Amino acid sequence: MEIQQREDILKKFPQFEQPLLDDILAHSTIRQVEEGEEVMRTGQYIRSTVLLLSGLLKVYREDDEGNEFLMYYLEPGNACAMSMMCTARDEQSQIMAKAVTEAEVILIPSHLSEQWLAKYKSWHNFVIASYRQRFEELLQTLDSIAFKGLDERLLFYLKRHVKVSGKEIRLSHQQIALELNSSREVISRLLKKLEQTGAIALHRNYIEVHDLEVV
Amino acid sequence: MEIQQREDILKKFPQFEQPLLDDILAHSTIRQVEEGEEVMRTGQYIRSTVLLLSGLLKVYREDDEGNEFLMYYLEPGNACAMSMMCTARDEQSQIMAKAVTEAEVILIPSHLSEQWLAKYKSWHNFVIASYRQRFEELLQTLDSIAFKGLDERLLFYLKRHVKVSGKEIRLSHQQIALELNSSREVISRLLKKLEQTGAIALHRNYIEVHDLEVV
DNA sequence: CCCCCTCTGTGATAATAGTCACTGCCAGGT
DNA sequence: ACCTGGCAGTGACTATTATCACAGAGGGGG
Repeated sequence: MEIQQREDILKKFPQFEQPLLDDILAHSTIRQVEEGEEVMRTGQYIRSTVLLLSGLLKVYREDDEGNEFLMYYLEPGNACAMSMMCTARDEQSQIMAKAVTEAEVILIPSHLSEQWLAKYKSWHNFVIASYRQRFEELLQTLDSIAFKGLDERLLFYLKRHVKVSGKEIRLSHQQIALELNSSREVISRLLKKLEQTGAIALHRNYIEVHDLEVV
Repeated sequence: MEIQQREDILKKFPQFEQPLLDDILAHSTIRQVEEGEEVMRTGQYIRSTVLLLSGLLKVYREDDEGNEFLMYYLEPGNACAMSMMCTARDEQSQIMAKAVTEAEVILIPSHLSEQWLAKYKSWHNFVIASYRQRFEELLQTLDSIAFKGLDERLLFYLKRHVKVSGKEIRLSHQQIALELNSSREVISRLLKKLEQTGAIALHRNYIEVHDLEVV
């Protein structure tokens, strides 16, 4: 691998120790992923641990009728916790992961990421921290579905989206409805209400967020 | 610890290697938990990994208004994944765990369960397997909330309950409503419908399950 | 045996969310 | 400039779930 890549990785994963970095550079591959491409599919066998170097991935669940709902986003420096848990045996993925933007992922062969747990303290800590972080995010998602109405869930969704990709949300109402497992009309109406409070402004294929906290 | 306990542990955790077993016996404590007692509370600092030796625990989430919903049950031989993830730093619990029946838990000091990851292969595998299993169960719970109506969620709930404690479900409608974050009247009506199909029979404080698959 | 408390059943009504039908609108391609 | 397809707005209606109000049933304690 190139010098440039070493620096890229170091920048996104500053907590990794030097020899681990060398091991990553020596044995893993970097893959370019196009916008909209599926990085992981439900039922797929997992043979690599996935680290995100650049871009944005969304991790979601899909049922048999094609409904989906968003679990959480992965940002550069994050790892797909699911891909780590499946390392031990050849396990199947329980989730879908799709590139929201063009992205670069590091693919580490499962047997190595497994070995490194014992070999590198920083890797071990990273894996545990990833588990925990994802578990927590999942619990938040669960809370919002279990305890909140759709209006609050939409707010939660928008806030999260702002956090990962800024105040200009380039999504159609239909796409938002899909990720919340709701319907377009309902989302449109709720967005309109938000617009009336001044929290957002609506445009075609794009929502401008002003202030979501005031609501 | 007594010889009896060694055998008890061995029976519930047959996958543990001999030296690990010795370490557990030497350094952990066994605690008796009464029915209804809270083993873990949201916000509590976690200093031990919790293994379940006997009895049944329910793990659930609680919001600020006191609503709750069931995440999953823990049976003998299971571990509380949350208590394992929090070992590294002094982290706070994100969940509630309560004894459904009288139970015995093994408490392993966090720093030891942490060390054992590197020291004992069987422990490491157990921890990873626990993470994975709980994550999967959580995803199932999430699916049922996100994609299913209350009728199917109730069925899912009953099936799960049958799996862990048999076909005589000794719960009031109120308790079920609480765990599904619904209301008593609604649950009563849905149960009545199930009774009419012959899937269950209703009694006071107790539901007799005949066949939940036919529905 | 009776009292009382909890559990259960039920109708009426309200609130939330999903569906249907249709309209106008904007943007890109030709 | 015009067509066309996807996007957004809206009213009417339905379905599901929650809430309220109340009545009866059952069981344990005194």
